[in-house]
Amino acid sequence: MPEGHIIHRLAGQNFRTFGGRPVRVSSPQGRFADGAALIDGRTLDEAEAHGKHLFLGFGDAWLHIHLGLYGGFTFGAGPAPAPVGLVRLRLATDDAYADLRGPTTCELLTPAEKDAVHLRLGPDPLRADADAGFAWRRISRSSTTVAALLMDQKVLAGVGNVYRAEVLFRLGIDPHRAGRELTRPQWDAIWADLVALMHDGVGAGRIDTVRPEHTPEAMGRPPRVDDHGGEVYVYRRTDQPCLVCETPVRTEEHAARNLFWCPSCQRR
DNA sequence: TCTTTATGGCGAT
DNA sequence: TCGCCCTAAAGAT
Repeated sequence: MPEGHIIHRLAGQNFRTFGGRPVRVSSPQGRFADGAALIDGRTLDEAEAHGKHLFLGFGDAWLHIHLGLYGGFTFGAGPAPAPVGLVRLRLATDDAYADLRGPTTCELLTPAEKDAVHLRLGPDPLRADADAGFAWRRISRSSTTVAALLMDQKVLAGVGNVYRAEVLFRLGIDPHRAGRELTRPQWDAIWADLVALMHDGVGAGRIDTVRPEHTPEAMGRPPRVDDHGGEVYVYRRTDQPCLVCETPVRTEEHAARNLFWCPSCQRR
């Protein structure tokens, strides 16, 4: 379930649950046993997200977590129960615990190594220190498609397949257009929309992009059912009618990821 | 009880 | 561009 909004939400959840207190750190599955032992019992004093990367600060050691495609956290109250499934990392106090399963990265970094991660990431619409101009300079010079550029974490950090599809729909931009074919006002609108949508996503814990006038209720349609839970225009709506113009939503594989768009609403 | 799928990203070719 | 890594749940058989 992880695009950037989820990671920022997790930074907050972890800090609210464990911040300022000594935390028992373990790896029931064993694959992170050595790292867990190094920080076991230390106090969590910072939690931060940059794009899809989560950083939990334990003194001079940073726990760096990336959920990949299907990693996830489970939080619970009370003493931690026997682990279910492959729990790579468990954080626990006497009254709360968090289990991490399936991450692509779970490692300890020095401050310098953490800095290096930040340096290879583009601006994150959810961070106050984000420099949108950095992304624009890359995009406006590129012959790569806008679809691929928005997913490139070196260009822009935190946007995933859902936000990419949805923001391009909302602004009527054909995903196949080259970055250099975008206008500055279009880029400014993309950035502004991402900032707003992703902040909403942090609060809601899901991705909702459909404007009030196009919700199923407003359109007299049956409510949409999808695993990811949010209300969206095109993501995973292949062959279903566009919520605005009724044209069937199209999909194709694009740079090894599924791309969704409305061929009528999104023009070059 | 299989096979497939997923909101990601890396390194090799 | 391909193969591969991580895990669980849903879908097919």
